[in-house]
Amino acid sequence: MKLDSEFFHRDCLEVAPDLVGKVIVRTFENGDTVRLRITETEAYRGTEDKACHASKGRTPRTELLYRESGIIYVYLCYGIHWLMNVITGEREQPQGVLIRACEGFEGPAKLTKRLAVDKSFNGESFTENERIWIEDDGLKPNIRTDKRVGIDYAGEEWASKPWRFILDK
DNA sequence: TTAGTGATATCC
DNA sequence: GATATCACTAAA
Repeated sequence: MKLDSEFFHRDCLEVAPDLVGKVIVRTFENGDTVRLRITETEAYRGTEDKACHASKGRTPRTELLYRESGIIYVYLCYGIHWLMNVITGEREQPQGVLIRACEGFEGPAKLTKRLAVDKSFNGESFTENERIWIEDDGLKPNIRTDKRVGIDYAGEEWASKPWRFILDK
C-alpha cells in the first residue's frame, strides 16, 4: 500500500518510527524499479530543535520545511552528498524526517546515490509522484531508538535526544 | 585521521 | 564579493 498524505500529516516524532520498515520504491527512466526497506530515520522538529535547519530562521533553503507534509526535501551536504528528508506535520511548522539508511545501503549519501536522488527531487511530492514513493508492505518491525548522530554542533541538550529510529531485527 | 566538495548563510 | 560552515564517505 502506497503511503498517502495522511501518513505524513502527523508529528515527525510519530512519522519517523513509522517510516522504519517501510519500503522506498524508485522507478528509473530506463524502466528499472528499485525497492529498498528503510532501516534508519531521524526526526528533526521545529525551530527550537537546534539540529534542525530551520532553527536559524526561515531562509530560501529551509522554506520547504514550512510547506505541506509529504514532500521531499533534498539538500547537498559537504559538497558531495545528497541527503533526503520528508516533510511532516502541519504547514508553517518546520519539521521533517531524515531517511538515513536502507537495507544494504547504510548511510544517507549511499542511499541517495543508489536511488539517484539529487537536487531535482527537492520539493517533489512523495504521495503523487511517478519516480519515487513509499509503500507499506505490512511489516510490523521492532524499532529501537538512539541518539541522533553528527549534530554535536547543536549542543548536548539536542544531540542527546533519542530521535533516531533504527530497525531492530 | 584526513581530504574532498559545493550550496548556503553570514560577514564585509 | 568573500569566507566559514556543514545532518558525509572513502581511503589510509
